Amino acid sequence: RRVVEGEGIPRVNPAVDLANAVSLRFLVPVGAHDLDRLRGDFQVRYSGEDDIFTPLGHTGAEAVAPGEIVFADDQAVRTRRWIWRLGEKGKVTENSRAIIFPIDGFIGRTDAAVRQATAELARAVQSLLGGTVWTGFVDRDMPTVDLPVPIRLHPDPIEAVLERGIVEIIGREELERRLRAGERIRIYLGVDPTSPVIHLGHAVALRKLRQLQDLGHTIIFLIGDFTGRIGDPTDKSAARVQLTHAEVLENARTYVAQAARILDVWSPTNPVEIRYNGEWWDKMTARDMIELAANFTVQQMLQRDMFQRRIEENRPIGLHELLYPLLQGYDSVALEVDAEIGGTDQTFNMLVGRTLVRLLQNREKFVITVPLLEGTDGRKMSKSYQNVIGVTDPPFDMYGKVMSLKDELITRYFELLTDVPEAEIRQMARQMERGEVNPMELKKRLAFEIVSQFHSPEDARSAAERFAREVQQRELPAEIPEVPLPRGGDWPVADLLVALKLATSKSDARRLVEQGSVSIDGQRVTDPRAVIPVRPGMIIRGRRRQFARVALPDSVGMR
RNA sequence: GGAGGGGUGGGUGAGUGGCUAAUACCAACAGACUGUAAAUCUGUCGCCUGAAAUGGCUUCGCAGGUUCGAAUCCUGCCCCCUCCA
Repeated sequence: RRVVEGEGIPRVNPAVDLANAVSLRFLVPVGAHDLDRLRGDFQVRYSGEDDIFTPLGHTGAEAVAPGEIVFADDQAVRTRRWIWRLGEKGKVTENSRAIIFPIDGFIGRTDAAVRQATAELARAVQSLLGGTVWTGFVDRDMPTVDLPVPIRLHPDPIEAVLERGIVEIIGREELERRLRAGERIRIYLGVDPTSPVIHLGHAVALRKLRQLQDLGHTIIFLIGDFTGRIGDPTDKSAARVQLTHAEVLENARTYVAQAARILDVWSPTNPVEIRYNGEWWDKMTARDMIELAANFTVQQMLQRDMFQRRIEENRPIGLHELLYPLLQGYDSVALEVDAEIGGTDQTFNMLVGRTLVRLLQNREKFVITVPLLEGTDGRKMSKSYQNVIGVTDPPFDMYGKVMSLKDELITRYFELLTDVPEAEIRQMARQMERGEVNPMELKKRLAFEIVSQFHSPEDARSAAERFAREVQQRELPAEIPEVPLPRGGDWPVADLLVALKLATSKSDARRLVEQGSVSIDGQRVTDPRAVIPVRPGMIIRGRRRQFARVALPDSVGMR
């Protein structure tokens, strides 16, 4: 189009120029994508509901209408409207080393041109750029082609930091430039101590921080003891109940220890800075707050999509909630950081911080967003769904919870929570798709990797063994807690279960018996009226995997 | 200041005089099955009794009242929300 309109084509870099030249000569569209920055397979498909796209030269993603023909990798759409609208993510630069040039056409119309263009481009890349070339051809009858593309198992560490498990980096180019220049940056993660556990969802960002820490950057772990008392409105249908300072501090107490499972908190050379935002907020006056608030308009704050939703649904927005992004944003100023990392749900708050840093300190703050990890059942990880895996969960629990993961989440967990190379993860996905592997086996590996990371490989091994034995083979657990009874003799089952704390009430106990869950020394008890002659050492099962061994006081000495 | 809406079991949320210990969904629990603590199916899901149909007690913001009988009606109180100004 530009050529027809006489604008000529801009020179970009040798690879792109070459693609453009070939495109013009054969009158077929030719694209170019940086393979090292793609995730998974490169494919042509129709767009779906959830697709997003970041146009070339933009930083923000836009939604893609479903049903468009797009090029995409496993993560996001790379080009829209065939290849006419190029994406930012996989764009080719002078640094690109592995490039895929998609050339498209219509069978019977331009397929000959496509083949000619392919040959010409291959020749040019080889002779002019000195590259190695593989070509492939796909159409309806041959929908996939495997190219022997060499995959770099260990891309350079900076790229790994900036690519794997990242949704978006605002200010990416500048950040990358600074990192490559060897600058040491200050980056923080803020957590609100509204719950006593740090879970695998937090771990995604923490792992990213750990990578940066290992590269020598300064990591700040910010505990929002002040903001936690106010309550982030994020994605809460109703305004969150405010916690008392005591509750918040109680939760915060163990946070550092929990974060230490991932970060090298007390590193002798590069320790993590632990901060509390009460440090500055407790000292702020009403005047300070109002001056700060004057930097934004109500309309700007209401931009937040969650507020929009509440307005639409006629649900309340607390004034304090409106102010919340400001509080969180100011943390960036107080900490004098270069960057912040957080889940996508924090994007708005982090951007407010970016604005404040620019306004008050005239610097650029980079914002890195990471995906929100789903809980074991595929829904948002949240206490109320009981689908949370805590970083300090005991090895066996952690292992078991990972095993209860929905199959679709396996690769995502591998990607975000392990160091298993992406090529391998891709292969797993392919194997599962083709039914070549039982997802359970992959999950075992995942569980092993995760437990190893948060505990130790030894713990992981014993958890794996125990899981196979107790859960899969349904054998008795190795350790059964001994529960003392006040007396021996005959006990009605229901009373016995309650006394052993295997049931919460007699009704509960009766139910368990009726439902066939209760057994004594391996003998199932089905009659809720049964009377049990109790002997010490008896093993009673209340509910699945919940056992008690009877102990009696010596004086009673039953036999 | 004005008008209106609402507080129900772990959560969401129905129920406006007896059929309601209270629909439904989620969560939870058990069983079957399985590839796992997945999925699916079935059952359970206030407490105490009874072999069982059943019975008793406690529960629908709080406190009183009306009634043979109240989550449902009345009075007072507490709390929450929306809209208009």
